Amino acid sequence: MRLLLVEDDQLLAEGLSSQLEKAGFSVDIAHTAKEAGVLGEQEDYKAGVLDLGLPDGNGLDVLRRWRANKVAFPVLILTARGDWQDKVNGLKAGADDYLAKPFQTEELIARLNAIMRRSEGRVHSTVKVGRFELDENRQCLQIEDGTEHSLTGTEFRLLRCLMGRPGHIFSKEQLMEQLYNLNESPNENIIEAYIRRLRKLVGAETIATRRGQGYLFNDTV
Amino acid sequence: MRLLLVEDDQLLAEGLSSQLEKAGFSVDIAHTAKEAGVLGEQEDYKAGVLDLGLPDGNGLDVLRRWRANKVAFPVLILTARGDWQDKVNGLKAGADDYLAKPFQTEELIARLNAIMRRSEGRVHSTVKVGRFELDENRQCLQIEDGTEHSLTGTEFRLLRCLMGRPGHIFSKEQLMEQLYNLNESPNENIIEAYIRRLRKLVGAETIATRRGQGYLFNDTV
DNA sequence: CACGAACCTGAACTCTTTCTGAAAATCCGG
DNA sequence: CCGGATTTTCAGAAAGAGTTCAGGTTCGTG
Repeated sequence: MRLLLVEDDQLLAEGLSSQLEKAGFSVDIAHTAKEAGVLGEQEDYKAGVLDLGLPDGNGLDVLRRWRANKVAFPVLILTARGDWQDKVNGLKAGADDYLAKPFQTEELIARLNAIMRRSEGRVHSTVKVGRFELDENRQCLQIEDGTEHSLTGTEFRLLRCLMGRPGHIFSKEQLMEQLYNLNESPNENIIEAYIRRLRKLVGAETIATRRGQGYLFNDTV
Repeated sequence: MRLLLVEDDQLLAEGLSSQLEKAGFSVDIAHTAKEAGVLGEQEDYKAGVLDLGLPDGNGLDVLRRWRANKVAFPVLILTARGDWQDKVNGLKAGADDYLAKPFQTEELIARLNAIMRRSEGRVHSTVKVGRFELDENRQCLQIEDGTEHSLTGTEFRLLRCLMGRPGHIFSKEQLMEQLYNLNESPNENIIEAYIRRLRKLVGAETIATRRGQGYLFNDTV
């Protein structure tokens, strides 16, 4: 269970780290905001502990940067005692819980476990191909230019199929199988009709036709 | 706001249940450890109240079984007065809070709200989304233009559900589960009817329909 | 180059889901 | 038991998604 601890105080960091390791975490320590930003984005952590008082920048900026860059693991922030404003700002910036210093390590561990449990239930599952990102929870398509389109059920299922394996050619028969069960068997033209609708969203060049073979989602665009 | 009450004493269970329902919860009752284990794993509760003295097994075993099976909702345990050991064991087994019998129902409700807030990572007893602020204590909705509307019980529970996770699509079935317990099962059209009422308050564009998928509270307004 | 097959296109049609207003039923305090 | 508030049901209207159709276009092959 990998965990990132962001804490500038060397002594406190190592003390906490060893206790967290006893509790079954493997802990990486970041001592500066810069380090924290990079590590959080590059490594695959299951949770983060973030002290807001950092020498080279506000911890909240780290958190905001993470969230802006789709870093999704749950984060618990450590605030100075009674610093109400920090808590509120922290939660607004995307923190999952907070703990006021000083605290018992047991409580920290309990809360970490809690936010990890919770976050497992709501991982943001998206499929990203080129400029396009398909959000499976919200059934919508985000494009790099900032636009977002919500999809109908069939549009979504078809697009997920194509984007799930970019560059792979799917025959119309295969796509029919993915979209319909054995009882339903609409006209095969239905695939052409939906391909057309999708092309209106993503651009004609993004979904290529291989005459006689099928369709593919272009990953080189 | 769906809740599981585990209590073997029929009379106490029903008394508590009716008071909790007045406070805006929809309550399922489990009278035995076995029942509790099954319900907790199968249904989607927002919190649980667990009496430790059960006829067919220790309540703590129920809790441990839940936690072992990734049941994540916060649980408050009811212990006999002064039974210190139970409290400690309960918290170790994954409980989020405890309350010694006898207790005031108000206190139970307050603590339930607290552990639910905590489990969602919230500090305030209000939920604020865009121009809207939902006050959980007063069951009313404040809008940025200064107006304030008091909500009926069902209106409030539905709106809290939607505003608790802005941008997330809730299917009608999910909303039904949150608003009603296993005994009640009104016509599904009831959700449409209440959505309509809420829209008259917050404006039609604030609650979006995703045809065939569900409804969502728009956070981008 | 001519032909057929495969594919594209826009609009029309059907069917399901949702919206809507009002009426009926229920709950609750007095 | 009554009256107001709230919850629930109902049925017709409206909107939207899914599907089909009738041409038009492109491509590959003989």
